[in-house]
Amino acid sequence: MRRPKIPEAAIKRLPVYLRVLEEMQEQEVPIVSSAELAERTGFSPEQIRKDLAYFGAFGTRGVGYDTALLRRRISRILGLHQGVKAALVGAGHLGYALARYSLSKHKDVQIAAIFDVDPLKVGTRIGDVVVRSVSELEQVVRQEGVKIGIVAVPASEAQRTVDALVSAGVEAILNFAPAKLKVPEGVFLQNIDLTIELQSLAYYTSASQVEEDEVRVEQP
Amino acid sequence: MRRPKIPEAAIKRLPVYLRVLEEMQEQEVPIVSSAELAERTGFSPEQIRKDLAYFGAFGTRGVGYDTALLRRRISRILGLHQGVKAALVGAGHLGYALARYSLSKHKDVQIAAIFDVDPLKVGTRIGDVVVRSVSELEQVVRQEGVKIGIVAVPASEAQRTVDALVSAGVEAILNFAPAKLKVPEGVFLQNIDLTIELQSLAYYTSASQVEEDEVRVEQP
DNA sequence: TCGTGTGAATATGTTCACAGCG
DNA sequence: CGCTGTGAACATATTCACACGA
Repeated sequence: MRRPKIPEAAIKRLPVYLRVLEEMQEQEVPIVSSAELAERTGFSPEQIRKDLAYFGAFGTRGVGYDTALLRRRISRILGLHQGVKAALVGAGHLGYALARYSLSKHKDVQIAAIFDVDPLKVGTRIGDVVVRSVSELEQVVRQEGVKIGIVAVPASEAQRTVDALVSAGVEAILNFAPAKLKVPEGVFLQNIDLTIELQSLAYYTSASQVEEDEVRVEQP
Repeated sequence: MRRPKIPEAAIKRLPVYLRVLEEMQEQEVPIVSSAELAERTGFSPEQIRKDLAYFGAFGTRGVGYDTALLRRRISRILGLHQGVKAALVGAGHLGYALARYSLSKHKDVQIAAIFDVDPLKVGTRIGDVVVRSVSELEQVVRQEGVKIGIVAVPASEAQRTVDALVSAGVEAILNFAPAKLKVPEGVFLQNIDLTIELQSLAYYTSASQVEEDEVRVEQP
């Protein structure tokens, strides 16, 4: 199987499958069909089959997928099978929320280090991770083998933070700062901008009256 | 101009244009070209022109766009010109971060109410908004004319929260709970799932070795 | 002449329909 | 026979290339 290039959208669905498979494994369901996964995830069965087929044929025709096996496969595809280390930069409200959230759940992506510039925050703990000074960032990230960076600093600090993470060897970055960031080839950057999400949502409400005064004239 | 259906992706770019235009207006740049917007946003000039053209022709050929005018137009398209009210449900760490973030910046999407089930949180303030009991949700949302709901509650409470918001008249929802939610036709739902974002990021690191042991055999 | 506005070409992603195999 | 795996059809989104008008 010459591996086709895999849609980014498909990668985003894998963690959803993983979550559902974990749930089903707890419920001791040994075999699962694409129809059942569709039921639980909200995606279509064809799409699920196609997503899985990108990585090989792990189902049994006429039967379905082995729950435990599929879960392990997806975990491995994502690189979660032996834990990936992430570093959080910025221990403000958002950073704090992210850290609490990630530390309590899933150990598969593990927040291994937290950094902040504020001397008052340095030395405090979030969960059982001690907040360090950003001056230690490069050394710690390199030493701990951190692969993922999470940027939760003000926009004005975002680029320098990204640069430091990249130069310390981080390969993928999740950025929450509302800024256009540059990363070198080979580093994956994902932006989540809460302002954009909120503002674009307004478009779908009745507050947005796009040229409603305009007369629509149809002529063939 | 028979209005074409507008790509969701284009709507997501509008707030970015808005941000850049505000910045340029502060810098008193009266006219802006698609090339300059491209420079500042990271999108391509053609894409920017196409996005703007969906809503009409507000540029001047050979010149560019009037900064202030374009800003007002986009603000109006999004429905932000006279402020849209949002309600936040769930004043945990994430909810708190979102509220602080939204309350400090932009008044265009305004957090008009915050709700939580925890009696210890009810009555406290975030910024100058008092946290209310969720039992008041429907009444307050309806009365205040809230159009947008923000769901930052545990997954187990998410569906009931959405149902309450919808029945109170909310038209668009931003959901942070890791759950598959149902909304009726006509209500727009946007999910942001931080676990998914983090886990899918791992795929783009060297931790993910997708069948690297597999031998690639090419035969025509 | 310059930068907008836009159909046409391309690329990316999803759904359909069915062949293939346990 | 049932459900997976997959090419082909379709839908959506981006990029190209150029006509158009201030």
